[in-house]
This record gives sequence, structure tokens and C-alpha cells, in this order.
Amino acid sequence: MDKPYLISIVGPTGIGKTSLSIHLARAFNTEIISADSRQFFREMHIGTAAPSAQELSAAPHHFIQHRSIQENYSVGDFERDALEKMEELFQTHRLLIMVGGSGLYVKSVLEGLDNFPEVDPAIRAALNEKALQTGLIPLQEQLKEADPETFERIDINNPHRVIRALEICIGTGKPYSSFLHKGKSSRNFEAIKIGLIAPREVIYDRINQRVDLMLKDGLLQEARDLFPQKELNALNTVGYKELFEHFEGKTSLEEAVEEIKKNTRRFAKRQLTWFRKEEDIHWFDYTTPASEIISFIEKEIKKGSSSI
RNA sequence: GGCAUCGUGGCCGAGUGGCUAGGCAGAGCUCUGCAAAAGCUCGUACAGCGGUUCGAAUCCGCUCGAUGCCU
Repeated sequence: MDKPYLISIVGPTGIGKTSLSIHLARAFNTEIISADSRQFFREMHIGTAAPSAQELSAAPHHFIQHRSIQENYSVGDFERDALEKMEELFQTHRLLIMVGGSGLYVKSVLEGLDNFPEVDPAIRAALNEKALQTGLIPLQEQLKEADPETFERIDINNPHRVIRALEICIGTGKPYSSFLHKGKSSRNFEAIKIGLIAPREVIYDRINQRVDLMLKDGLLQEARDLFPQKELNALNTVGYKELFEHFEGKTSLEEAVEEIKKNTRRFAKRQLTWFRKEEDIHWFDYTTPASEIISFIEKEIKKGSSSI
């Protein structure tokens, strides 16, 4: 029996992924899985450019605003939930759409993450605290002791990486590296990867305009409402953190807005770096009509089924 | 027209004869549970021309440009 298809749509922020995904979902009469690490959170709507009510009603969406910023929702959680949901949807659809600009989240669904045991969040909290107190060096030394292999392999200057490896070592009593290298997971679907791209100036232009639009739509108020919870990880997000600085009196509103634009541009640049290295993405210019991409997908599917 | 001050990489900015400041912006990159996060790498520029000197962004002259003051 033929495997069902997952159409994965990627690209930098603001390039038009949402709109394309809806066109595709309607054309193939199917549903959309979102792989956007910030649109999960229902408290963050304007600043994450989550699909509008109208867009949501144009096609069924999953993993949009289904969580609260109070929850810690990790890539691992997402991989598990997304696969489960897809399993269910594949019962009635032979093709699904996945859209999202969060590289790691997309990768988790397409290729799978190794299984790591859950560890007590208190361990990470303690490590974060220690990093703050003593700096990173003692933690690096601790990792070198506990898991020399990982110490050699990871970016030792990156606190997140050092702490993640350490929390696994401490929480499980086994080296982080001992959980790795099972390779890509087998998946019961065939992925077709679509990338949207535009000249850098166009991407940046669209970002700048979109930020202004967000402000007009009430981003300031949304951020103000969230300000008391600014310590939550979900709120360490472009569009919010800069406004928090402003609320604290550290920057003017104008400066904060410029920072949002700048940080969004940088984010888009990192997304480009991430997706550039992926080899089997079919890239389309952002002006390509959806109909053209639809017929491309149909051709790919035909190709796939005839070669089996 | 005269006098004065100044002219450093996209921007800001230190440097007064030899030892490629620094910051910002930008670019490139890394990536297995904080990922819209976090981290790494990258710029020989001294307005132009000529001179002094072993050696000049630094000293001298001229030219151009900017700013200020004066008539």
C-alpha cells in the first residue's frame, strides 16, 4: 500500500507560508499541521502572526494556539503530539500539510529525535542558576567529566547546549551521548518539502511592514497584558521582549519597534541558514501562484506512485 | 574673500611616527526537548596628490570637501 504524503512548507518568517498552506489544504481537501514554536501559545496572537479567525476557518488547523504560555512545551512534546495527530488524520486523508518556520520542530517530525528520558525540571533550573552564579566554566568542566564525548562534540560556549547535556547526565546517571545516534526515524509517510524564498531585500521589506501592521493591530496592548509574565520562556520572543524593555523604561517605543524589526530580520536570516542546508527542499519564489505549486505536488505524487 | 577647526571601513568612534582599537549595522555559520532560543566566525579603513623618513592614519605642502566665525 502506498504511503500517505506530508507536504512540508518552510521558509523565512513573513514570506507567505500561511496563505500557501491554506490554498494547498483547500485544493487537496485536507488539514494543516502547524510547526511554529510560537503560534502554539494562545496568549500570543498578534506578535506571532498566527492565522486569523478567517484563515483558521478556511481550513482545519492543528497546533495553533492549543497551549498556554504557562506550560513548557518542548520539541519532544511536539514531535509526539504531531505524529499522533497525523496518524489519526491519515486514517481519512492521504495527504496532509505541515507549515512552519521552526527548523528544529520541522526536523523532529520529518526525521525524528532520539528518545531521551524525562528529567526533573528542577535539574535544569539548578544548572541555570549555577551558570548565573559561577559562569559557564565549572559546568563545562562538569560535562567534560560526565560525558567527554559530548564535551568534544558540542559548542561548549553555548550555555543551552552545555546545560541540556548536563541535565541528561545528571537526571539519568548516564552520559548524554549514550542516547544518541539511532539515526533517522522511519516514518509511515512520504515527505514532499516545499520552500518559499524571496530576495533578501524583499524579505526584509515585508518584515518591516508586517511589524508596523502588528502595532496597528494592537501588539502593544497584547504585550502589555503579558508583561507581568515576562519571565516565561514562551515570552522570550521577538516582538514581545523588546516591548518589555520599553515598558521597563529602558528604551523608547520607537527604539523598541526598531529592535523588533531588526531581530525579526535576524531571525529570518537564521531560518534561511537552517533551511539552506536541507537538500531535498523544492524552492519556489514567493510570487509563484499556488496553482503552480499544487500541480507540482500532483506531479511529484504521480512520480512517486509510478516508481513504486 | 579672510581666518579657524576638521575629514578614519555602511554608521559611530579611539588612535599624534612603527605593535592591523572597539562598538553598531551587515554577512556567513552551528544546531537532537529553552529553538522567534543560544552560540561561533568575518572588516587592514584612514579624502586626494606630492614630500620628509628606514618607516606616516599620525609630520610638511598643495588640492578637494565639511563646519564655524569674520568682512
